[in-house]
Amino acid sequence: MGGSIEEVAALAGVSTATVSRALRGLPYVAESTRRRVREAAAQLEYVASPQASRLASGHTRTIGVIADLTGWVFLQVLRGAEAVLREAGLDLLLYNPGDDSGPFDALPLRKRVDAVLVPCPPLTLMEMRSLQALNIPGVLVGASVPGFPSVRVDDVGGARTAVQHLINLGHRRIGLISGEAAGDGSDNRETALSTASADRRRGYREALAAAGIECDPGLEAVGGFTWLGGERAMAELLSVESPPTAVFVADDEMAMGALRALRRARLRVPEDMSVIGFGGHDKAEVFELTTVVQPLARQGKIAAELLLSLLDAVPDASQNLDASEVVVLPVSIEIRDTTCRPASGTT
Amino acid sequence: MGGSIEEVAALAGVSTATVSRALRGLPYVAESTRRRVREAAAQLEYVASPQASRLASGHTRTIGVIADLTGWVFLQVLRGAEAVLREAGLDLLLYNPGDDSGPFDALPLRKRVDAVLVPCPPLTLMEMRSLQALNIPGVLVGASVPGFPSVRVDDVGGARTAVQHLINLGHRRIGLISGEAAGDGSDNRETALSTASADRRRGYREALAAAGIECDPGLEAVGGFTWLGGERAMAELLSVESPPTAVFVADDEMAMGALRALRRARLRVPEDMSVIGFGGHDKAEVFELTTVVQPLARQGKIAAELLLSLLDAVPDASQNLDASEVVVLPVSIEIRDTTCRPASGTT
DNA sequence: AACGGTTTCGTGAACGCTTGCGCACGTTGA
DNA sequence: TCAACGTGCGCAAGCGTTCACGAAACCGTT
Repeated sequence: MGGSIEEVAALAGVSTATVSRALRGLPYVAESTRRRVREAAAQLEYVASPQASRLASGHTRTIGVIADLTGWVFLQVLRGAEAVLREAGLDLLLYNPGDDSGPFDALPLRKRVDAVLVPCPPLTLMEMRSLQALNIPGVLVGASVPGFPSVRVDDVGGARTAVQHLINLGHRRIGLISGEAAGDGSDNRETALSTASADRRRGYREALAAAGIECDPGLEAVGGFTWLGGERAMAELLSVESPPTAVFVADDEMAMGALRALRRARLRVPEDMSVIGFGGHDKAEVFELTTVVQPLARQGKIAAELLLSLLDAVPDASQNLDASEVVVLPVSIEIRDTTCRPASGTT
Repeated sequence: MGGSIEEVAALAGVSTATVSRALRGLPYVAESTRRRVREAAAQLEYVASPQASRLASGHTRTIGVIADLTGWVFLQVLRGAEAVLREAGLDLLLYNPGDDSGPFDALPLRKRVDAVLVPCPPLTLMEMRSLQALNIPGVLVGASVPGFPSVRVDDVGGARTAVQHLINLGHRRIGLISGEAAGDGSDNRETALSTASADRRRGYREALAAAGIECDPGLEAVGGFTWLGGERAMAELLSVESPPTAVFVADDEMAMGALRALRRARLRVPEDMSVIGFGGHDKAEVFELTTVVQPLARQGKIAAELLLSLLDAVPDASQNLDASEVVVLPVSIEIRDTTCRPASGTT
């Protein structure tokens, strides 16, 4: 069962070298020979042993996906990437740094993958550095680290248009529920390196500033990118002396929590409170959530294509594809039913 | 960089064979030698080339995960499995039969994985057969096919208790939103082989029967396991001459859609309509959805352990672990705020 | 002091591919 | 007619492990 290359060679009446060349589409093989080899291979249901060819050739034809298996975003990105990588005949090896304690040992990656794809980086900057030290090409999705090519969306711009939308509706007191607290940027060692949280906050502030609205720190809460956190943050925002009439929630998942908090507080959405999310979560529509949608699968696709070109690149030769290439995709706003003009006049 | 076994051997002053034995924890190597080898390996940051050892040993130490990358359930199962498989030092290779058209070519699996894990089988029975023909051990999650060990939950029992809960509350007219239409079972070739839909329907009917309630075909709708389908199905149920006072929705995702339909119809939940779901979706709580929760990650974990024991098993020797072992896990019901007694008296 | 049994380790042959090199053909142009 | 060249193919040396085998060293007995 599953004959080796020698059997195919025998059946086709050629050497194993020719079989190898013929099957891989290399040049210098007569078309007639190639056909014979193909037929022999098909007849024997021959599949080359990946281990053997990897050992012989030196490439693994495998790309590692380093991702936190929780999380919905990652899956979307992966789907986009999977299609193009499989098309290219590459295998996808899964790594989940999440559960193991300890600082993610990058060593096992070596000799195992040709490159890595890191969606929604679950790693700390430090871990990225050790990854980089391995000299494995890799591309990031959803964050940018110097030294790595990456693809992400325009978080700042997206946040800005989201808030702008609220402003256009007539809101003046606009709250923010962000992912992480505004870091001081000092602790590279520990913080995850996604800039999404900071960027979206920046977009929020920029939009306010552009509209001449002073930003009120009391209107900013942190939700940790979970719906539970979003719920708490919303509750927090409701408890201030003069609550906002609208909130920009930096993540759809948190927005769902926010909606829950509002429902529990017996507030109507959008009449009493407008809510706009960010992320393009596929459940957003269930909530009628107005949101900023980011093309997740497309990011994965582009990242995969970047990866492919990295692999083709002559190692250690500077290419037209710079190692620090950063693709920034635009986002679009999807208006549904959680946003409307404020009830009374502006504050 | 990343020396080969020979360098380690040289540094430790032993042969490569000894290095191999020492590093893999095989017996018949002196403790002092083992230590020396370990140190040498650590010093050189040596990692064995998986390709080479796979080629030499004949096992890939890799298990393939065949899954449709859409879908949330799969991810949960995968998380459970990932932990134990990585613990055992196995690699996870991802296969997504979804996007490629064509009937899922199982051939590339051969020589590539030692076993496969198939959560929420995205394959048709026919494809499972061709998989089986490859003689690759595999375990299923969420469905049972003769010839494969599998782990799943007690769908029938879960559905029964769900409906029983509604009955206990006093409901008599209880609707059903199921995943797929009741098949006639004739078309093995095309249908996905998850029995979840049929089993949950059966549980529903059994519960009704046990309570002496005649089941009304007009109260059963199909939602295709998507929230959109669930919404449509709910709308359908609302439009019958005498709508139910409660529905059992065979999947949380569909239940979310059902809730949306009810909201749009300006019906209050649970006052006007009780809704109970199935699945234990992590967003269920956001909706306050009463639901039957299944231990997804645990299923993955158990499946992985099953896989491990399959791998240890002497090939072609009948083990105490029968190839047709089926683990059925119990489910629990999580009561939240989408169920209550019917508004008026029973119909 | 010789002996069976165990432990410890090295030797060399796989494992199934890829690839550099070289030989044997046509073709072509001078 | 002959060199020069491009094409098509086989030979054999790897790639970095694992694994039978067998040899040596060591144990306690007789």
